[in-house]
Amino acid sequence: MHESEVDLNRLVVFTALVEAGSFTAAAQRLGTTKSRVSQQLAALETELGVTLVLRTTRRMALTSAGEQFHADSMRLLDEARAAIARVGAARHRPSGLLRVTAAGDYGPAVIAPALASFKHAYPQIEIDLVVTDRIADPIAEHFDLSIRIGWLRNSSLRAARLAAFRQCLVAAPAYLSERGAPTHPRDLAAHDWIALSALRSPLRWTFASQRGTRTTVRLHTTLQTNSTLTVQAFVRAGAGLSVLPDYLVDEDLRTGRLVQVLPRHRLPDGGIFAVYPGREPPAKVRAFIEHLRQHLATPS
Amino acid sequence: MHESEVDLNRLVVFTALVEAGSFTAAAQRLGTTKSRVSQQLAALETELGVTLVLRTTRRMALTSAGEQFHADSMRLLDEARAAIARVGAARHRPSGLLRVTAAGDYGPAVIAPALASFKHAYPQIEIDLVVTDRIADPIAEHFDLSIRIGWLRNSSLRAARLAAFRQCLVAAPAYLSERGAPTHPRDLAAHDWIALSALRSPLRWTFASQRGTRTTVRLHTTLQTNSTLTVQAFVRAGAGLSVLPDYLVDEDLRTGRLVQVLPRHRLPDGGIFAVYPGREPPAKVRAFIEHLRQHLATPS
DNA sequence: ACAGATTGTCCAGAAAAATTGGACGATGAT
DNA sequence: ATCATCGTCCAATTTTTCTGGACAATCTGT
Repeated sequence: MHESEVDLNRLVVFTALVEAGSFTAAAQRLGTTKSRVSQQLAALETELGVTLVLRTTRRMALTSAGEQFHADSMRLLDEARAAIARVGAARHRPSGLLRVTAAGDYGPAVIAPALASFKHAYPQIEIDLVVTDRIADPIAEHFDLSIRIGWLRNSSLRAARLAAFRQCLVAAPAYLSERGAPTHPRDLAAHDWIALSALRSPLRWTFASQRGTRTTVRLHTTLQTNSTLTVQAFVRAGAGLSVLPDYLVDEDLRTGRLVQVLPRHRLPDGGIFAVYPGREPPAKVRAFIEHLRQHLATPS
Repeated sequence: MHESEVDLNRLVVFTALVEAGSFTAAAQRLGTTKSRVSQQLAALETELGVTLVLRTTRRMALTSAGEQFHADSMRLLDEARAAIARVGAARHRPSGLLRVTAAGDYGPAVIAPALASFKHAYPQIEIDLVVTDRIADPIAEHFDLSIRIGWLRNSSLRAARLAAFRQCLVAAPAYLSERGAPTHPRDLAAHDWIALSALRSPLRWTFASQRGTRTTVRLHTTLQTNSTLTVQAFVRAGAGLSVLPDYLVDEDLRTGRLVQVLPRHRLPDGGIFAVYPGREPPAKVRAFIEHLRQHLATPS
């Protein structure tokens, strides 16, 4: 003890002593020595400045102060145990509010359905999904989980890798029939490129051939936007070529609304990460990360 | 910590941290180092198995578990402080029930009036005076105070000496005029002695002359009783001589109902003690002892 | 973008506290 | 009276806590 206060841990010994009725019995019940019981009680009495227990070697009785303090101690310890149990429950049973943030494209497309089935599995959980392209500070804004796409920058936050995504060079069939399909990355420079300004370098792309040969091309843009969904809308409308993640274009490719360009070349895969603060996230976070993993692993 | 429980003292640091808003500020407020705050919190989180505070070097925020636990901690500490204050009040302010035991003669004659004026000075105190000649175990029977007359035997109880009393050899005037007044202790053997069987040796008395010469006499008894008041009744009735304490005979001597015998010889003084259990008695006990001292010092 | 200041954490040594086990005096049962 | 049992005390040991500085991460002001 640094402060001149009362050491609350001694209440455990005090109540055990009162209930056991003797120092020896209390020691046995606590699995310790009668020395300790005696000294703990003596220290408590000194700290309180009051005698709690009158004792001879043969008999013991509470003073009236002791009587009162025993009742208070019992109540206090019960409440402490209840508070500890309450807080410990969050460790095992997912509950409470789960605040998630995700980017404007990925949130509605992927996180929303995953959250819907998560809510179905854990009905007592409340969910708040904030869709924003701004990279929020999870601590300042109380986010339990932040879903991030691409490549993480270093930070004190922890991250779990959920899945990878492919980057697909796509165009509308109408565009290709009008402008012709490129057959090599270097052909791209002649095409209309739709740029996503949110990227670090929206106009530099490095393609890898099946043999592993890398080609870096610089594109010139006619259409630029900060929104991935808008890129998609432009591409669908035949305004040009661009790169879009698989989770956005899978359906368009299946239905033929979009066509993959240069299918024999690949772009580097990106990661999908769940970023969370703290070293041991609460059960609700762990459960949702696990749920997301399975959701992403299952082909829709 | 021996038991695998939570160290409740850490709650003080935790609540200070939450209120201060940062580790550095909390350390300052507690008059300690940020190291300690950090380690105490880390230990608390480990013990609880839950993260309470999310922190970067620049910002901190409570988790929902932390939010809840903080509310609980505040309430808990408030209640603990209240309980400590309540119990500490007994140290300074006399209150509650004062249980006193005293012997059958001294209780009514001296303690009762003293308690009456004590009650007047501290009206909120409740009083229970048990008059009995049995030497009670104050712990087993919850006596705060036991007034004992004479000479104490060794015990684990504490004792405060309140006053001394003289032992007076007395007789009724009628007895003396019938049997003659003794002029020296050795004359006593020829007289009728009224014995108090409660004494250790009711028939051996050692007198001291004014010059300091001691004379021990053995008496033979015709009347014996275990009650001092009965001794007094016998003496008043002229049944013989006996020794009685000053507090019983003072009035009789003043009114002439009894007469002091061998006034130039003295018997050893006895003590009047307040015996109480515990090393630091509560305020009510200390206050009454002080009150009794003054009461006894003031000639009635 | 870059230095400077500030934050929380970590670490090892130092300090403080708790614990242990046995001796002791007091107490009650036989 | 003798014996067993009780709570306390004491010193040595063990455990825990605290301290102070180094460190990386982060924000601020330029």
